Amino acid sequence: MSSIKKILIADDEPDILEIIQFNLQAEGYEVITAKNGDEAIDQAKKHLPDLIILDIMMPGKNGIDVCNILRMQPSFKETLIVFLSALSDEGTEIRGLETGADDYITKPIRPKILVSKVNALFRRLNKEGNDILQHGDLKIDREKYIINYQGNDIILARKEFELLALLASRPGKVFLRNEILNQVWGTEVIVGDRTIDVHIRKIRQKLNLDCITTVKGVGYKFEL
Amino acid sequence: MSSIKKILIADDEPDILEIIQFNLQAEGYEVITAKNGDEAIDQAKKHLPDLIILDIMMPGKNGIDVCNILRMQPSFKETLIVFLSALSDEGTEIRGLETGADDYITKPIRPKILVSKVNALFRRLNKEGNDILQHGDLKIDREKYIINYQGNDIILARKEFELLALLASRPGKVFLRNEILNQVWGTEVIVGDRTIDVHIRKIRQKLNLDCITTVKGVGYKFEL
DNA sequence: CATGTGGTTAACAATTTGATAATATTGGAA
DNA sequence: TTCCAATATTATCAAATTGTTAACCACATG
Repeated sequence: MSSIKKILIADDEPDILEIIQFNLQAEGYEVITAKNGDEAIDQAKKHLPDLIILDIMMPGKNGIDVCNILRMQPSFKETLIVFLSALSDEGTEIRGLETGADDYITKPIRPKILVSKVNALFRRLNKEGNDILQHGDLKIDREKYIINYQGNDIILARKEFELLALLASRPGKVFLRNEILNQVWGTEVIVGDRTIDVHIRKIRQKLNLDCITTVKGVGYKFEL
Repeated sequence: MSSIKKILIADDEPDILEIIQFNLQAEGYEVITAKNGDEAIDQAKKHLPDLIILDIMMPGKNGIDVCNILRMQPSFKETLIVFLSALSDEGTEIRGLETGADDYITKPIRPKILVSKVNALFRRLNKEGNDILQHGDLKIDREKYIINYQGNDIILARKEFELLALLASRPGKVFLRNEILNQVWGTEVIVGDRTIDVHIRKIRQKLNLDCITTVKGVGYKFEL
């Protein structure tokens, strides 16, 4: 699950957009840009970024509006959101943070620091997903791509592994088919309906262990 | 779940210590203070705070040292750490963040903003928290798509689950048949009159619990 | 170049769900 | 109480969803 992180930047000043984009890309992030609030919302829905950097002062919908709109949708409940603004206006800043943003960066932008903050945010977020997941007799080593069940190593193909690792990252949680597609296949790729099922089947077969439950009409979940 | 959060503040300036302490306590946090790096480490080990705010410039061990030392110990791998400094020295700031801090706040301190940032950090941390509706012995876990009554899991089909979750989202409120149709079936779909009744029946049957009351001529409500 | 693996899809089987029709029952107005 | 409309119940069936298998293609590997 340490795929390349996607970052959406929204700012109406092309210069700033470019500076930030350049620095984050240099750090290995995938960057999407938007010139205003509406574009930001569209791009967010399209690409499902991991982090959204929003300028507060933008024509049309401002950053706080965008944040409010996105936060209302389930897909963006967990997304990192950071505000960006020249205003050292305290009220605005606080309103931004109460809106549900994760940080607030003031202009002028110091690129190195921005990059560091972004890194820090992702570092914190990834604290949840340790490299080795263990549940009962089942060990999932995300680093070595190895499954071990009751002492025996089981080799899964990459997609199978990623799918299992995703489900096991939150035992009990039902992952919607859409969530699975976005996380394992990405938002670009489009695959047929039965693809997920086939992979699930292969995992079940190879593990020979009843740990993936189907929730019909909803998705799949990992348990015990 | 939402126990009181402990925050450790380390700064060699008593005034600052007091200002921050006052504001965070006013927000409902439990605050521990330390006057220098060594004291910070002692207090951290003793109280295991949820968040540590470290001034960078302190006599003896500075903030970054403290952070490094703490981060080496497993107990503090997950602890939130925030730096605090008058330095607008970029290098220091970056080093701080790379050390494994979660944020960096520059002096002069604006108390309201500090409080907001602290809230934002905890909010993010608590995102793991599931959305579970609980009333008496009945738990409705939207994430796991599971109903639990008196310790036993009960499996409902999707429509049944959504219907129950809707009713239970506002106990006591009577939902009109129209409201239910709009929320559970959507405005597009048109289904016959008796469909709702049938689902209600199935829920009552599976739960074996008298929690849905019929209000003749009006709708249904969830109670107890 | 033959072989194997991984990933996807098509085709069909198996299963579950959800809607409806038909019928019984209930609550409350007249 | 009587009667009627609203609701409960039950069985049934069509549609939606998932399971399974085999076939196919791309690609790497020896």
